[in-house]
Amino acid sequence: MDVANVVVDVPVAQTNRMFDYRIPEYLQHAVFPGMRVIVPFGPRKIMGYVLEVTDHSDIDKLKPIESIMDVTPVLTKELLELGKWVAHHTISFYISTFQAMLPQALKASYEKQVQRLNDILPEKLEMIFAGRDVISFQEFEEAGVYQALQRAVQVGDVEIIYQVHSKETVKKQTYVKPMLEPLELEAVLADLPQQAKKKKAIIHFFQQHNKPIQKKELLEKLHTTQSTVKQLIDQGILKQEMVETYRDPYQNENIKRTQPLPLTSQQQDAMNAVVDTLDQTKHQTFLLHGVTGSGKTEVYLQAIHHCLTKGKEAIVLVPEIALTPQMVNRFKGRFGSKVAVMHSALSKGERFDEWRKVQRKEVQVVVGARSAIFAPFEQIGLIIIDEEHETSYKQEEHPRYHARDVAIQRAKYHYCPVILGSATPALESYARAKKGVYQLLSMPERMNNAKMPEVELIDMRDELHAGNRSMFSRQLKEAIEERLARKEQTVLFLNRRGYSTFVMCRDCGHVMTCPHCDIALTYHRKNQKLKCHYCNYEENMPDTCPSCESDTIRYFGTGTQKVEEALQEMIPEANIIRMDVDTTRRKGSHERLLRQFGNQQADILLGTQMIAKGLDFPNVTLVGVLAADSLLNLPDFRASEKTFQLLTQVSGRAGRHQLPGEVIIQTYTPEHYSVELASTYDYEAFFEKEMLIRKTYQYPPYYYLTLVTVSHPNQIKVMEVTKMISLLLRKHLSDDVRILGPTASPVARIKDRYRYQCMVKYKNEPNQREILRKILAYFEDEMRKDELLIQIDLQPYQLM
DNA sequence: AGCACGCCGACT
DNA sequence: GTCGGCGTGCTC
Repeated sequence: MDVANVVVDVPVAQTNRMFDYRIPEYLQHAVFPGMRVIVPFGPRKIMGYVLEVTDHSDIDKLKPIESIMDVTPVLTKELLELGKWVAHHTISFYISTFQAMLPQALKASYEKQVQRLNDILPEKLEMIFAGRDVISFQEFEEAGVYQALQRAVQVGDVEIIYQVHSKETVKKQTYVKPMLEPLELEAVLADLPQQAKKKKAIIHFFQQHNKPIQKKELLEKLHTTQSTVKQLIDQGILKQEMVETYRDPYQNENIKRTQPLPLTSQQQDAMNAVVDTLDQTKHQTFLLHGVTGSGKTEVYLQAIHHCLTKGKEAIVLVPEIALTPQMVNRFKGRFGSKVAVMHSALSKGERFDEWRKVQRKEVQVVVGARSAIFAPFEQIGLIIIDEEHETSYKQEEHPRYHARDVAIQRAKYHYCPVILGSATPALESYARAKKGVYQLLSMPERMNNAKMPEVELIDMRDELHAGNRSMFSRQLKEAIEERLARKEQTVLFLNRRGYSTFVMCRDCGHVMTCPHCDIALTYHRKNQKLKCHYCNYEENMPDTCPSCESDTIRYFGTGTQKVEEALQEMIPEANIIRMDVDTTRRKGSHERLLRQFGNQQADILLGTQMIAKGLDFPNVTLVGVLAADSLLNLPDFRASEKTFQLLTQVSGRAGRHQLPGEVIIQTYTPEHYSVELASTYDYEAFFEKEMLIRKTYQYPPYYYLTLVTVSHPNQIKVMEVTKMISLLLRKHLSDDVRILGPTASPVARIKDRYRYQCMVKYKNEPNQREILRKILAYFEDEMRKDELLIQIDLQPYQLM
């Protein structure tokens, strides 16, 4: 067993396979599948993952593994298999997939250096080395002595070496502990001169607590300094040691422990179904369709509890945006230190530490965003995906996986249940539940006998006719004022997606667009600049129209900032908290703003998507949606579904406790079925209606989609390649497929690259991936040399 | 990807 | 003659 099959860290098609390496004598029985190793690859050294250890290879001369980067594998056998599966299903490289399954900190970084081999070097080189033995290659590049270097390498004066590092670091803290027994300490105490007050205090302390304490803590407790402690260490009375610790982002929070709540009968029914499956150790996917406020989370918590009592582990996925402290606390409150939390707001080091807790089996529950589905548990008993309809479960870069698919794949391996929870399930999921692929669990009632809040639709066209040109309808204004008078709170929701503050000339209609992308520039009020959201291009707000030189150039659209100002002007006495990307950028500000609102330091919470989910404030009795239809005009076949889901979610923020809630939705299209049916909370009717439309227009869940996007700086080239791809697809796929395109992408140019796409609609094309792979291979040379980019997204969510 | 190798035109 | 430009092909 001295051969290792390794996937190397070179993400291109040519190297997307295993390379064999010899395991040197000294590493025998130390190399295992799932470990990172450093291997020679051509003239350099790179990182790779060991997939298998075998005893033979078809290759004659194997190079040996240079060294191992891990003592224990970072990927389990299951995760290695899963990685291969994901790579295959998303048409990605193995290496990219394995990287995506692990925390960023485990990625390798590379450094190229020049090492001196001779005491005397040519003068030119000696100057650069300046007495050092090893220097970075970059310094030579900057000095521009390439030839001299090459000669030196040939002569053997210097050598080019390749360093591979892992970025992970382990945080260590300094601890201090006594070296002597309590009795001996007593003797030391007696010997100390009277004025050594601090030393005495320290020794006294250790007589009482005969165990290590963090140095920082000791210093603070006894109001003393480093030097005093150091003297005691030097005298051999105390000892200093470094102890590995976790970076714990929640360490300063006092989370109250909670107990299981009594379940309603519908909760109990859902629980039982899951628990039965769990007890039988079999796989089943459940779709938990529960209205907002029906207590889905309590079902999760108790199902997890049951899972833990069976000695198994649980993964809970939550959309990134809903991973608020409120949410985290519910899990930490119930399961305490058994929980690890993984999301993007953590630093790299924090995320690595949370991952390590899982790897070391120090926790049994992971709560996290999409990538937490790859948590390295080995005894999974339950996987939960909350708000399963959320689009953030689909990764929009390679590997373009959907966490739901990965979850089900893992659950099949572990013979365990998956719960997909939502008040507004994705059409795909609900259709599967109806077909019996998933088991449907319904919770149509709210807890505490709370009623769903009344929803009033306001036709903003009527407002305009009545002479109200503001962004607030008369009804909404009145309702807000009522809440102020009653000391109740309001949540105002502005959907900014599909709505931006663009700049247009009122005279000639000229719209300011990005010179590098086919998209309107967005006006940023705080620095008076126009910015491109795709390439970060920036320019000053012009005084006159660049096209007709009229000075009537203005910005249009509604930003949260603008809404806040208008709102403040309309109701000067209101205290408003605004939550958007700008006000929550700083770490912890998200949390602070919510706490302020929860403590009733404000009357109105105004925000974007980030306030649509998971918020639960008893005093909120009014929810206002400023523009319900802003999503509807997007070129996206899911626009209606997204609108329905969003309106339902937002409405669910009101009246969750004793006080009854009210929802006011402002819209220009009150007759649209997604708006209308959201106002009556009729998911079933919406589902039926939308399914009919999907069937007619041949969209999911009736058809699967594949989106191929081609981009290149030359428009002709893009069109040609896309045309060719669509012809190839048409030729090699079955006659049942529909191929749309080539067409220009919705954003036809980004960063000076033209974008064309074609879309495949199909029901069953087992050969499709193989054909796509061949098409990619065909264009591979051009993709490498000629700036051509072909992206393939199976079951895309983002059609842009 | 990143590197060597090799072939060609433009120079000290 | 030699330097360096880029196209080609390989990496266990």
